[in-house]
Amino acid sequence: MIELRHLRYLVAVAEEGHVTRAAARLGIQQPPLTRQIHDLEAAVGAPLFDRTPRGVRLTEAGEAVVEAARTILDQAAALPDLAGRAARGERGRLAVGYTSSAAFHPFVVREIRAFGQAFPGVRLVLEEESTAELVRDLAGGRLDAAFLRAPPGEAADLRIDPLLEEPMAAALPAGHPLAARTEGVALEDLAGETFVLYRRLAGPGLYDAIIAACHAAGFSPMVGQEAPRMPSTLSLVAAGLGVSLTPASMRRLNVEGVTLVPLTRAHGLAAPLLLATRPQGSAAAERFRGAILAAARLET
Amino acid sequence: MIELRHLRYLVAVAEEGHVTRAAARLGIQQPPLTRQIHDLEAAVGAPLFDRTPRGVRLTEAGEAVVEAARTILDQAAALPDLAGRAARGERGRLAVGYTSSAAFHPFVVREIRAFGQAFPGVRLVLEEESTAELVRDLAGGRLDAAFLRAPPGEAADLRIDPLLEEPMAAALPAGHPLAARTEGVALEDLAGETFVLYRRLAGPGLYDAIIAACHAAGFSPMVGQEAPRMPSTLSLVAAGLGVSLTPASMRRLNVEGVTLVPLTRAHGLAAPLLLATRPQGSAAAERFRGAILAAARLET
DNA sequence: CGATCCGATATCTCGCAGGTATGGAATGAT
DNA sequence: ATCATTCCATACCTGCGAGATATCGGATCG
Repeated sequence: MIELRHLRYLVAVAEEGHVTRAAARLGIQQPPLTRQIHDLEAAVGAPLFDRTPRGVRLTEAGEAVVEAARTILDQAAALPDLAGRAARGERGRLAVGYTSSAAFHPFVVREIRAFGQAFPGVRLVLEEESTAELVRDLAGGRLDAAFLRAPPGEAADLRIDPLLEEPMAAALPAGHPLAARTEGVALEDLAGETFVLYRRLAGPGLYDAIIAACHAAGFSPMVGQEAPRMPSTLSLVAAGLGVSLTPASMRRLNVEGVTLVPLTRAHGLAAPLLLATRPQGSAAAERFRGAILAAARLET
Repeated sequence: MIELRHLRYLVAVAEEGHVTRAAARLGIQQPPLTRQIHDLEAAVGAPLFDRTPRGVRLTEAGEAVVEAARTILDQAAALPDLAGRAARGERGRLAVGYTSSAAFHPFVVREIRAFGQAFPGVRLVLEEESTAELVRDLAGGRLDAAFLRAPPGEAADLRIDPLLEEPMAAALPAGHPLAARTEGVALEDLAGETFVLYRRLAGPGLYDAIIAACHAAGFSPMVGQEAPRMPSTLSLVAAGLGVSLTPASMRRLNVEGVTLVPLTRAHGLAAPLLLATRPQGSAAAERFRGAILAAARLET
């Protein structure tokens, strides 16, 4: 059976051109080295050296085998490093999901990109899904981490780390009287409006937080249409079906016919950005979580 | 020190998911296998398996290492085949030279190409040189084989194998009275002409053969210009400096202003095609020689 | 709670890598 | 020629470590 020892010896003899000298370099004696070379030649079924009076010289078969042996030895020598990097999560596969509204937050896109550049060995797979789908895929192991806007119910035991609290903005149709108030509107100012909201689905989310904040502001909001995804609420606002409250970063969407105005006096209403991960996730996932949490701490 | 044994055992355990079952498959007992796996984990510096009550499962580091181990083992397993093919001359490097006139012989180009396709593992290096350079490079080991037109002197001990005897043709300037004789001209018809000939250099070549044939035809040729390379003689013919005698395959050159007419009654004059190789050349060279000689035998 | 399964640990042994001694072929100096 | 030198090959011995045997220990399950 061929062993790496044979290949190491072969390379040494090939480089020295002398069995005796190679043996000295390897820290062994010449006879055992001769025997190992013979064993290797028997194993590959062809002589690898021409014996000359002044040493040995590779045959053509020897040339070919030495070349292959070098790459094999290099790969074997790289195994500890490979294992170390895999164990430290610096390589592997990492599936990250996010809700449509998180996709517009500059923090999310910037940090995902930064992680990908810092660890090129990690193959990033990105997925935009609804909150419910994200939670399901995390539990099912199809995702390693997900950016959410609101904590799902106590569903599958996921780690939820709050990252940032983002101010909210009022989304108003272009012609709305309050749309000119670029310095901001108070939540109370929207008391008489019809609200278009992101559909409630998995657990208490932004929906409930908005209702609660309105109550705190002293009115009960009239809810009209509900939209399945955050960006579609803005389309409904543009269509004049009401006003909405969205995270301020949704400004990036730049929907025609919709003006986003900062929400002053929000009565505690803010859009949280959360990271959900599985407990004892993959090493890459742990490393990702660490990087994201650190970046979030820097951000505030 | 990591050995292939460790990798073989690792792959077996990874595939079985059981140390005990893998040991049975490997034909050894479980405790030594456990120890080898531990040794490997120590060598790579990371645990490769998670031990569960029902067996073992690869860690992420284990996944990465197993993948690398598989390719290493495959490469090692391919060594005997690799050595065998290298020894049989089915891979390696083969430098083939040819004189400019041989380059126009369809046999040469066809057989070189056929050899390259039959043995893709052999890297072919082609070189067009003068006969003297070819002989020198063969002797110096820079060439493995060369197609020549005439045997060099008893120079370096090269093996010379005659391949084909090609008829000669008379190269006449376009306006020459004999140029219209498409059925051929006899050597005697050229008795009064001035001859443009390929320069004599290394040993007796085509030059001497032509002189001898003319004498056999009953005249002594008047030699005007001499050219260093076969194709340039045709240029001199086109320039009206005389007529010439060339191998019939030079028709492929299609030089403007030159007509090649078959040489009837050549008095034994013919253009030989020879293969020169070094005795005890590389395995690839031997294989090449064998293929060329076989092809030449089929040809006649 | 015993039965069972499976990896870990402890100890022994024997095969083989490696050591020692010497042979033998080719080259070169005298 | 002959002897010295240089290297690889061969013969035989030794000691380390891969592998065998026996047993332990923890987890799961009827």
